[in-house]
Amino acid sequence: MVMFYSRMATMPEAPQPVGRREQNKQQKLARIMAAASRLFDAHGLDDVTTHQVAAEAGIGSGTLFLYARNKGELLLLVQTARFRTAVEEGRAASEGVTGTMDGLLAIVRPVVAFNRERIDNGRSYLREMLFGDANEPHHAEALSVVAVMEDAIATVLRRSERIADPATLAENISSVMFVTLAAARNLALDPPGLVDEIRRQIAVLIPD
Amino acid sequence: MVMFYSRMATMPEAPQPVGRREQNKQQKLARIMAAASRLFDAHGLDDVTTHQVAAEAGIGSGTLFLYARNKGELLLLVQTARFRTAVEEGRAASEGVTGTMDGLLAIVRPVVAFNRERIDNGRSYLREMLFGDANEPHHAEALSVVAVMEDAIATVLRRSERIADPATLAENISSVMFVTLAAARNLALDPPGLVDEIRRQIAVLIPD
DNA sequence: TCCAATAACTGACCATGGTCAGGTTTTATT
DNA sequence: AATAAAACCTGACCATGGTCAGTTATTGGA
Repeated sequence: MVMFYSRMATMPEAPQPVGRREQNKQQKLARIMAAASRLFDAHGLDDVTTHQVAAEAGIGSGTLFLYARNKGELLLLVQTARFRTAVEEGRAASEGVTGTMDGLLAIVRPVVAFNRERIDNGRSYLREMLFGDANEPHHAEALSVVAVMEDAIATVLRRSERIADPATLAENISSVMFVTLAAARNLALDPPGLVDEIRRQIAVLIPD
Repeated sequence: MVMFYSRMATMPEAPQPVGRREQNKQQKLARIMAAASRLFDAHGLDDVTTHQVAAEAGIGSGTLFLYARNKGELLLLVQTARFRTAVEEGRAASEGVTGTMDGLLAIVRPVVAFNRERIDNGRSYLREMLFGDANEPHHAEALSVVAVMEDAIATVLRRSERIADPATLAENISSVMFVTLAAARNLALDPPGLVDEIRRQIAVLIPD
């Protein structure tokens, strides 16, 4: 009873055609993201079990895998929002700066900072982007942010009329960033050191 | 008994200061490599268990991990010999060819061919090189082959006096190769297609 | 309001990579 | 040859990521 009224009453809270089912799913997803974020940040991907994440999110251990097909996808789910923020921050900063290299570094800096918030999680994130399953949704979303980053880089490159193919060169610079951040040889570098290393690599690619 | 004679008798077979212990270890290593090679080639890394490899090598399952600290190291152990052969083949071919791009592609082609013998194992190999433990011996050896490859690339680049920093540009090209071979977006490309893709990327880096 | 049909959830269970306490073989010394 | 020390090997065992048959919740229709 009062079914009708209660439906009417809940409607305003959810303007879209959102039933109980959809609501529950969204809440669960939110709890999963919060739990995974907190635990990964606190202890690192490798020291957190999927069962722990499920427990902290208040769901069954199997349910977790309905929201992320595997542990790597879970990391992508959690980190891509921050990656997007970093890219957006870089893109904005690059607009307020003249000079090709300075524009590029404005983009590089926040991305490096994001990736090194926790070096282990950052490298795992790169690993999942490069080697994860491209058919999974969170992987696809991460790649779409990479595309945005490459667009921002290309936009900076287009300011110089001496660069023949900005889009391809942007892919190139993106590759250099990936490998530099992933490479074991750079494990000991701090963010400024990494930015310097990336600068050194791309200095050879752009006219001065 | 006859201990003394049997020692004398086995000495000629092993000219170096090689005791029983060292001999046993070398034989075991050889059996492990043969077993892992065969199984990985036949079924792919993911469909072969470490226990299967140990069984086929005729050793206990724990013994395997005295020769390779984990499954990734085992793959590196097995594949790096082939990688080295590919790089050497490319280096040699690049010497018999004029033109910067042609010289580079002479190196790229056998490396791509090696990496795509089995696409799953090839990508796993790249993954281990980028994200494996740099303190492990097989990982270090793989990286040393990368260094040889970059040297060969730099040697080709040095033929053109218009290239300012061949060594750095070689690192660059190496990064592009890594990412192009790893990227999910290129999964469907066959070796010639991959070489074309790499050519497209590096065309932007070298003077024509 | 009731009833299928469907979607979502659950946790016992499994396969596998990796560990380690205990056992065996080799070496060095006498 | 005997012994102790060192190196090496072994497989039972463990932790964990991931699966799936069975259960519960939601929805739409009558």
